[in-house]
Parts: sequence; structure tokens; C-alpha cells
Amino acid sequence: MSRNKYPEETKQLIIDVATELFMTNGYEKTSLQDIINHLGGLTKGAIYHHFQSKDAILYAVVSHICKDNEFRMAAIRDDTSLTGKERLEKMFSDSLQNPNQKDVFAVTPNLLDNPTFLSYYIKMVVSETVPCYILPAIKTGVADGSITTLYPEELADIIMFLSDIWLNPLIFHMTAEQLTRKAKLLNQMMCPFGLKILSDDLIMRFTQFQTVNE
Amino acid sequence: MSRNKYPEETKQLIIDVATELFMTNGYEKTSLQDIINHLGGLTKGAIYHHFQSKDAILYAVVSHICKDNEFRMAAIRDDTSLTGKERLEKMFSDSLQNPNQKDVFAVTPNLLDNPTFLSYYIKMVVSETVPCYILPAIKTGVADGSITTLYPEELADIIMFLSDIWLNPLIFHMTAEQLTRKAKLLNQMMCPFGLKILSDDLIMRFTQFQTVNE
DNA sequence: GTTTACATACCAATGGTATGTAAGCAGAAA
DNA sequence: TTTCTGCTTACATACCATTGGTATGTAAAC
Repeated sequence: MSRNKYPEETKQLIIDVATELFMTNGYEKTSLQDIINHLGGLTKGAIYHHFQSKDAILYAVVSHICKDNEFRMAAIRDDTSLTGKERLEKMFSDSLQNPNQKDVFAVTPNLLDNPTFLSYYIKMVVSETVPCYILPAIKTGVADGSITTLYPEELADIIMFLSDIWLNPLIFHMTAEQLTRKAKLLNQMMCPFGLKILSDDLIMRFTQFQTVNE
Repeated sequence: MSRNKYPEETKQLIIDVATELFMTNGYEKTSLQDIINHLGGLTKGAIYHHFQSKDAILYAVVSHICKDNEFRMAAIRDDTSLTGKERLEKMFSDSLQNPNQKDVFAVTPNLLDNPTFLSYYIKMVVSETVPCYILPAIKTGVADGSITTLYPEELADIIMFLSDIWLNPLIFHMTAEQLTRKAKLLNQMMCPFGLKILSDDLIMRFTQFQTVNE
């Protein structure tokens, strides 16, 4: 294999191949050799030229998955035509409609069987999504009166946690019916803060989302 | 090393050694050789005589950690002198005072850096603790009127999830102050169900618990 | 004499590294 | 403008210790 004039393409190829393998077979169960076998002629030298370790590949994979989402989240966060509450709600409806995420996660079996990947994902959510997108929306909501809480940071944390992890059928397998019940319960829990994170409309879409994965 | 007349002792020794290593260094980062080195003369043959795989050791370790807890949980669950709500509250105050769990987890760095262990732990909680202990207490509470919800299963799930994982300083590092704020927020969220899971007293103890780990 | 509780010796595969090599590219020389 | 020179980049190749796991051996216990 002769060298690529545009090495970023090679790097992206490695990320793409690793993404699919990590998602379908799990991080620990895909060896570097597995990745190499799907690289179309490239060898281990190429991988270790672009990445420091197998772990670094995982980091790049998770980052790449989250990046698309973050662009759109930023736009909603900064949409001054909406109240804080409305921004929050839009973030959720949007992330559910995100075709990218849908595709990426569609191939994944239970993420609890892919623990390293899951941990990286959770870390990313906690360190990026919450402080950069959810929290600003909540703070806006507190300021404009559409959200009521004494603990905006913790509320941001718990909302992201519940919707992104607890409610995630890829982490906790469940039927569409269970998912719907969980979503309704979550809505009830958010009442003290004036929030109705998940609209009825959105919950309907949940069941469709679930169906796709079955 | 001559053979032990009471092989269960050997098995328990392996579990004990593995527990400490898995907790302090993480599951993936402790090799079988590490375990063997702490076994005082026993070899790999002993390990594979008692366990089918490294994974089986982890399963035994997590089971053993949870087992003590479960005995006391069962007693509370079946204490007919208490309402369902009271049983739930006692379960939490009890598990926080559990010295065993305290000791076991005291040596652990961030569990998110020990992903396989964490996944096993979460699976255990979801498949054992929730249906066997939390849910019965909630159902009792619904029956006697001390708890109000249309979704007892999901409520059990979310309570365990939030208190055992989201509120767990070993999974999500936080200061005592942050922990207290999280606990208060959690209490607010439980209002719609007539629950005040974490008493003020208990929250105080949270801060002590945290201090121990610092 | 059979089973149990280990020990020993071995294995392929793994993540990682050290080194080799040829393509690309900038600038100097012609 | 072309050609030569030298450095850097983008890989390939060869090698490594360690890993989880297995097959077999062996002696104690009943």
C-alpha cells in the first residue's frame, strides 16, 4: 500500500472501521487484527502512526459519534427565540430524530456488554454534553422563569443521565411499552421543576425508534 | 503447595484477592498473574480448577459484594411492622451504613475507569436488587397508600438507578457539597410519589461517607 | 481405586514497539 | 524550468513480552 497523499482520509478510515467493529462486536472483543483485516491492505504500522494506542482509537470513535450531535445542540442552545424550557425540550426531540445517532446505534447490541465503550460514552456526556449544552439551556430557563430549581447544575446532570442512559434502550433493553412507561414516569418526576421534557408526541416517536431496532 | 482439605477456603481466598485487585487496579488491568502473585504459592492450576474463566471470577466477586447487602435488604423487605414507604427509606439508610460496602468501595478509584466491573455491578443491581427488594417495597407502599404511582416497576428501577449509580460518588466523583445538592434534588423529584427517600439525617451521613473516601 | 485439588508445561493471540523504507516536498543548484 | 538533495511523513515489517486459556501430570484424600 503506497502512502496516501491525504493522511486524514486514512485516519478517518480507521475510525470508521473501528466504529463499526466496536459497536457490533464490542471494544474488548475486537482486536487490532480485526480492524486491520477491514482496512483493505493497510497494516498495524498505519494504525500506530495515526493513533497512540487502541484506547486512543476508542476515544476518537466516541468523539466522532458525539460531534455531529453537538453541532445541532449548540444551535438550539443559542436560539434566542426560545425560552430555556423550550430549548431543553427541543434538544431532546432533536436528538431523537437525529438520523446519524439512530444509524450508529442501530447496529449495537446491549451496550452493557460493551463496557469500555459505554464508560467512554458516559464520560463524554458528563464532561461535554451536560456543561456545554444542557446546563446553559437550564440556566436560561431559570433566568426567564420557564424552569424552577435551586440546583441547575444537578438538574442538568440528572436530566441528561436519565434521558441519555436510563431511558436508552441500547443500554437497558426494553420493549416499546416499557419505554413509554419510563418516559411518562420521567415526565412526572420533572413536574416540580415546571418541565415536561418529553412531549406526548415525542413519546410516540420513542416507540417508533424502538421498533426500528427490533 | 499441598492440597487444601477445605477447597472452599481456597476458592474464597481467590475471590478475596481478586476483589481487592479488581477494585484497586481495575478488572482489565489486573492479570491472572497478578492474582497468582498474591495467592501465596498457589498457581494458575488452582484458579482454573475453581473458576472457568477470568470473567467467572469477576462474577463471583460482584456476587459476593452484593450478597451481604441482600441479606439485610430481605429482612427490611419482609418487615411487616413498616409501611412500604418506610421500608424503602430504611433500605437506603441501611445501605449507606453498611460497613462492608463502605470498606469494599473505599479503596476504589473512579468506577468509570473500571468499566467491566461497573457493568457487572449495574447488571446485578438491575436484575437482582430492583426486582427482589426495591419493587416489593414499592408495591407494598402502593397497596398501603404510602406511595403513589401508576408505574411501580419503573419507579423501582429509577430509584435504584439514581441512588445507586447517579448518586454514587465512586462512579461520579463529586465533593460532599455536590453530593448533598444532588441528594436534595433527588428528594424534590420524588415528591410527586409521596416519597422522601433521603432524610435530612441521611444526607448528613452522606457527607461523612464522602469524607471517608478522601 | 477413584476422585479431588491442585502444579506444570505449553499454546495462539494480543497490544505494543523498534526499525526499515519509499513517497512526498521544499529549497538550492544548474 | 528542471533536476538534484535532504528532511519529513506515511506507512510496512519484524519482533516482543504478556495475556487468558488448556492439556496433562501428580499426589493427597476418601
